[in-house]
Amino acid sequence: MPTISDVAARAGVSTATVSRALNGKATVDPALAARVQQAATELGYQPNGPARNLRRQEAAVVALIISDVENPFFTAIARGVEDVAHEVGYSVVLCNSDESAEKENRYIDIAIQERVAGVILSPSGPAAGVAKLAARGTAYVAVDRPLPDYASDVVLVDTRLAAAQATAHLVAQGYQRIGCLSGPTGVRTADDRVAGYRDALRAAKHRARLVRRTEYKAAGAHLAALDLLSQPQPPDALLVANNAMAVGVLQALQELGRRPGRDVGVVAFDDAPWAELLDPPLTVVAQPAYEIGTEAARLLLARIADNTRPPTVTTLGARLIERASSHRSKDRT
Amino acid sequence: MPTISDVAARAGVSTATVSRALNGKATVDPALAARVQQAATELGYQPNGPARNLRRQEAAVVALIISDVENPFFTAIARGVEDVAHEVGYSVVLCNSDESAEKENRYIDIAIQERVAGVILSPSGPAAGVAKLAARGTAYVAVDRPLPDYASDVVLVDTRLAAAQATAHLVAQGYQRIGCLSGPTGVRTADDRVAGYRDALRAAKHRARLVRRTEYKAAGAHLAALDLLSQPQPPDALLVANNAMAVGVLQALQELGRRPGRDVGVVAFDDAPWAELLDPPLTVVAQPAYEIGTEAARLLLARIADNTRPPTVTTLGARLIERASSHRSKDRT
DNA sequence: ATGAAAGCGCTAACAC
DNA sequence: GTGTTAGCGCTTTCAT
Repeated sequence: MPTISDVAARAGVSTATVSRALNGKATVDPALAARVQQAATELGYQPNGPARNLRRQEAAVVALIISDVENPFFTAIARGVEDVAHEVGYSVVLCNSDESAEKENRYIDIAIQERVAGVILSPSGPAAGVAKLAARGTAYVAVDRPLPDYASDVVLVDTRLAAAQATAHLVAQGYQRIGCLSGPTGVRTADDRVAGYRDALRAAKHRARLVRRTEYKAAGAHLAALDLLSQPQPPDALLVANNAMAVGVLQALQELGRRPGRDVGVVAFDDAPWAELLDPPLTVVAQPAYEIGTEAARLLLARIADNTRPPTVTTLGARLIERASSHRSKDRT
Repeated sequence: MPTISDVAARAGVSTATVSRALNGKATVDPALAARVQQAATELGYQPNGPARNLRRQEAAVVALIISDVENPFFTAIARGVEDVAHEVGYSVVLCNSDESAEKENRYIDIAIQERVAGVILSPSGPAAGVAKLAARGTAYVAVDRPLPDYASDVVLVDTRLAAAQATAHLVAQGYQRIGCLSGPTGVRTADDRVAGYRDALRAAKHRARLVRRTEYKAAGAHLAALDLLSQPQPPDALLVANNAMAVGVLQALQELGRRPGRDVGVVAFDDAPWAELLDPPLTVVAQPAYEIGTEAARLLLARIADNTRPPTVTTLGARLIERASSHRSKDRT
């Protein structure tokens, strides 16, 4: 494996000049720079990253710790982060915390050890590891959920409002007993979606409060939906707090022979390519995932450049996409 | 940020002893080891990764370069890789090449620069960058697609056979004009799926060969399906080569008012949670993605340990899951 | 069993 | 504009 000295020898210059030339410093003679470039190419020289990072005390890498790689919402965020980071020469490493605080902490430790320039994370719970980042002055930005105990840059969706609007939509469609299936208590987005749901029912003077909380997974939502729908007075519509849960709910409906829209109105968070393919197509609350990623990356870069700037909270809006699964009247014959 | 010297000073020992103690070498006095541990904890010491990697000439990291983070097939592979790698103390960094040879090469360069222990990749095309890995003796394993010009460990699915079985299933259901929508020419999995399709039609003495090739994306498949279905003699069944394409095809069917199963039989590669929710549910060829990941990781670890072992080709089977989208007779009334 | 010291490859003062 | 050189923090001989 050739080193910078090999390149220097070959080009007949010092290692310092090689370093300067390869890093595009303006202070080097164009002729020499060209000779260096050529020598490097001929040798197939690849700079030694660890050596460079050791010397610079920082790697041009940002870590992105998300709670579920298999959730399209988070992968869309990842693409947004990548696109912005790559533009300015940073690499992105994706880490999957799997909604486990332990894995999350482990990845934070690794990020610190590798001296990454910054961390973007969707915190699963208290995120104790963040204290270490703060203590070391490593830049970090939270996405999707705020960090309970730390003032930090954070990019959120106004999910309470979005939930309220979705619920109001169900009310407007004439559904009478609207239920809500949301994620774990304590997870901010899950709590907010329930709060928005209640806001809308209160405003509409509806009495029923049919809430079930489970993991943000299909399996839990499936059971909870079966439970809710087999009550003496079952809901005639459901607000479902994420995409994975929607799968579980729709399965339950299928098993019970209830048709979305006509029998039970359904609105779910997060749009997906398959939502339109269902019969009837699924009404969703589309979150601007890609934009969350780009915005988070921009905030992170700003904080890497200047860690003294005051923390910012960016709140993006969501968009209700009405499809037939929540169109009670139309689908009634 | 405390260094190993700070820990050494605090524990009253040399840096060598700290290093040995923290790396669990047997040759240190238990009492000293405990003192070192405590000093490290008190200081919140985190080893400097770049320094360690520089010294060791290798990082305990494997890079996983996949062609589409948003494709559930690849994220399932990622989970498999992670689970095996973490067991033995390796970290996994996920890189998204986006089916672009250029990004793939860029990530390979980064992997080399960072001196990762090994690389797992799903090659997009010729994968010129792999030559550099080979030249440097960095371990690598291909998944899903073989590397055309390099003998290497590779984990594949017998996708030609799977395509043939899926096509034979459509034949058995009584479909007469079976079409095929596959990925780009030159991408091995896409070619194999077409080959398997032809195998089955030949065996069944069918004459029609209705093949369209597009990107492995919904948009391309959508157009191709519209084209195919508006031919004078349109197909009465379709074999679709991946999940994303299936979305495009089903959209096209919807727009044309053709119902899967009854009007046009459909089988698609890759199972997805939503496949059962469609009406009718989608028949799929389920690939063992998670197992591809675990197997690839195991092969990579073996090769990191011993780069002289002969290259292995591991071929896993796929499983046809019959649902109503390919049940012509049953769905006919 | 422990310590002293060399050196991994690079960058950035500093000197010229 | 270019070269010399120190040193980033760690692991690992080599002594003892």
